[in-house]
Amino acid sequence: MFISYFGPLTSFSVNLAHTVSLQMAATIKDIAKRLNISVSTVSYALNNGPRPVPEEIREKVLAVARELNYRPNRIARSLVTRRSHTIGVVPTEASINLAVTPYFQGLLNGILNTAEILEHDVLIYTRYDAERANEFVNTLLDGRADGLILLAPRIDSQAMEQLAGQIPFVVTSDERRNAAHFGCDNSGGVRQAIDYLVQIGHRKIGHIAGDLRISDGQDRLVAFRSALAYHLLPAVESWILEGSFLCEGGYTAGMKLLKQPERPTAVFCANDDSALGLVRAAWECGVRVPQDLSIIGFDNSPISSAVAPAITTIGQPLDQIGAAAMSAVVQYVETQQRPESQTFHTELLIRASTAPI
Amino acid sequence: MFISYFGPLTSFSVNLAHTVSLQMAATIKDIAKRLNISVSTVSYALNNGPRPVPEEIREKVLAVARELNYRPNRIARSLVTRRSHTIGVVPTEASINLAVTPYFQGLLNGILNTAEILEHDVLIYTRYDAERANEFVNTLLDGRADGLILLAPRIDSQAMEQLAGQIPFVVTSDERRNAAHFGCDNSGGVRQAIDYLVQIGHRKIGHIAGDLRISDGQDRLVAFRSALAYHLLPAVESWILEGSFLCEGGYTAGMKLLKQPERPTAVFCANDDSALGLVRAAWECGVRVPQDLSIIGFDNSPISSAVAPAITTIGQPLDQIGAAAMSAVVQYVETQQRPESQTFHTELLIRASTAPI
DNA sequence: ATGAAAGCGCTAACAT
DNA sequence: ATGTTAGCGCTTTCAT
Repeated sequence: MFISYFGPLTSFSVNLAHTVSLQMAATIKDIAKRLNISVSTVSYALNNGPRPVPEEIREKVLAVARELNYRPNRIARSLVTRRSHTIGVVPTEASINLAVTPYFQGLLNGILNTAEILEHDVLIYTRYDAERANEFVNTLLDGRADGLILLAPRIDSQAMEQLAGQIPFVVTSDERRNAAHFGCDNSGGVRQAIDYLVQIGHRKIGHIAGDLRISDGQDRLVAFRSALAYHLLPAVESWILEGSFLCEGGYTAGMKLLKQPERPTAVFCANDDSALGLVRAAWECGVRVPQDLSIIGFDNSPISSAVAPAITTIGQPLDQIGAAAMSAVVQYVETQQRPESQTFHTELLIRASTAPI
Repeated sequence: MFISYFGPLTSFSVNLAHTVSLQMAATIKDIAKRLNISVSTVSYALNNGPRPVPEEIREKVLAVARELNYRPNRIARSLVTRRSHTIGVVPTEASINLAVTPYFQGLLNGILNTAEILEHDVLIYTRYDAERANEFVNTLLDGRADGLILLAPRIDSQAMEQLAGQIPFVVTSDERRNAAHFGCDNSGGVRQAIDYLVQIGHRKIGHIAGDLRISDGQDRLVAFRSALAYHLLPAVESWILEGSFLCEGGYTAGMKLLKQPERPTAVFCANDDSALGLVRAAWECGVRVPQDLSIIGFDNSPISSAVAPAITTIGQPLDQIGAAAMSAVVQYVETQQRPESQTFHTELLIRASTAPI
């Protein structure tokens, strides 16, 4: 169907079935011309201030705007005001399949919920390339976002030094940075896990770590060792394996772990996806969960409570963390005051993947 | 251990140590001044064209840019070029907790993967307000995005008529629109489900529909009726209930369904989350799945294969659909040619929630 | 080859 | 009260 358009200015319709002609959009200049008033009056009328405009004129402006199908160009406005009402979200790295990880999903959910309340939109950056880090930083500073949320940046990332002083930003998880950070109490959470395992009789405890280039991976590993030490338990190095925070990593590490002559009776996994992978490895090795092996995860991802056996886990409130990070960065943009960091409590959720020995 | 928690960010300590002064960013003008050349030369040097610049000068420009910590302002560039290299993603409505729905997650994953390859970023719009639809359309047209992907728009949404001819866009799921659409073959998928149920002996089949304001909800309901008719089976109206595509909706509808004196032996749910809700309702009513009730879902969400019993479902390749939509809209932006719609095949995945009667 | 200048659409300071 | 105009930082045409 051909929709004819009687808009302002040049409308060029080369209408070959599916060839779409984008119309020249009306601007405040067009409105001003039409009413024989100045652009500033139009601007003030449209924005309802800060300069007062007689109601009569204002109404006329609105009417003509409507008639001309006027749409304010926020790009032009941003160039002047230096505000885009957009917050950028920067994933760890442009990991493929980012959006299927529970960590990202949980944070993004909180971020979006809060963005809506705060009347902001959310720009998700892709294209991270460690070899062209400077270009990536350029992208982050190109004016599209007023502030940034860096999701669990890699420990070796230099981006933040370059970002410092250039744009308000906060980070999730990583508390090593000289920036406001939002995450859970990793060491407290890991202690909850190990305390529980010890309490139900486990003495031989292994760990499938996360990606150790990310602070959560490091922190949980360090906390794991501390927790064992606290209970005067030895850390058996062959029972401590690096995973990837992904199911595959948990599976691969799990196969290595379970093929050893002597096995732990319980394994703390750096997150639930790793735990899922370990469950699969256990299944393939004929190791029963939880009778032969207790498994505990981290995150309380939706799937952790759905699987059979349901995974005992350390819950962290990802959506609250995302929401807090979003509120904070918007505050930061508006006040230019760096917000306080926030650390959230974890909770032990005992389910079916762990049992007394 | 002491866990610090600083509550919601209502108040700010004015901590001078944390007061950040954003530096005035360098512009091409600064570079030009410094080298006593014109801004156009700087621009051409930086962009490596289209006008040739002697290598010697180019290097000087790059050196000064580096020295001044120059960051190109894409907002300014966009104002001229009318390209932001950003694609907007428009959720059905600014549903709270959007990011936890498998449909959104699956599509977004494909969208982000493809955005990275195509060197675009993704802007997620929030703030949909049906009562201020015009303002919302303004936002979509404010210049930040070159093109839009509308995720399963509500049937009654007027936004697309307003968007037509103003910006390249594609939609997911909804094939009623005068726009390129990307989705799965709903009627084929539903037929697979019903054919299978009939094949294993079911004759009394109910349906928990999705949100009927969304095309997938409508289409699957219509397809359900057709499929029953094809098999000369009656559609029992009290066994057809509206859900919401959410677990809660499936649960609520399920409770209503299961409390009826006569029950179906099998239920086709509009998506997996609904099916999950129905499973819970069945559990609470003492109805065994699949012995007393067969349940089949739609989507093949990650959780559908993880739960016990694993949900038999009709799989649709959400990430492929998202990827296709992303490719298409970028192509649309670049060529101004409306891309072709694509409909993806579904697949029947037989799992543990269905059994022969 | 390279500089000057005209915008892109808007806001807001400056004039009247 | 309202109009004029100078930018915001950039691209690109037009002049030289």
